[in-house]
Amino acid sequence: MKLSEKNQDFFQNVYEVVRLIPEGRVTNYGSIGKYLGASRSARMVGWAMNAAHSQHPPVPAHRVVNRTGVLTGKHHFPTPFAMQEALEKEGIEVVDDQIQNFRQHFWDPSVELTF
DNA sequence: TGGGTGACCATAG
DNA sequence: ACTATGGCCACCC
Repeated sequence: MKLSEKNQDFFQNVYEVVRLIPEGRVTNYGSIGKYLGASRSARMVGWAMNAAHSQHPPVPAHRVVNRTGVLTGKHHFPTPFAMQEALEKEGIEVVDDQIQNFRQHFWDPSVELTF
């Protein structure tokens, strides 16, 4: 009934894409935004992720980092190292909030989800 | 009503 | 190679 409904749809879309990220893989905000539509800037994705913790079912937000492979969103997790621990648990090496071999683990929805 | 901010990215100097 | 700036659009005060 409102514009916010469309926005909510966009938010849900973001969460859905994030849930599609395979274990041991990561992606960045820009790629998600690009996959959903170039008109959506990466900031919107980040803003959507801001509420990811209260979504049902939960969103694997730890698999989303910025384009340089830095865990920019770790401060938004319940505990400071929750994000890093979750990534390491999936076999991703993280040193000083930086994902090692980022390119190797990178997962681009607009490429992997080609249709 | 308007302006500042944000889990960002791309381009230019 | 690094730094600075603009752009993107929704949200909050």
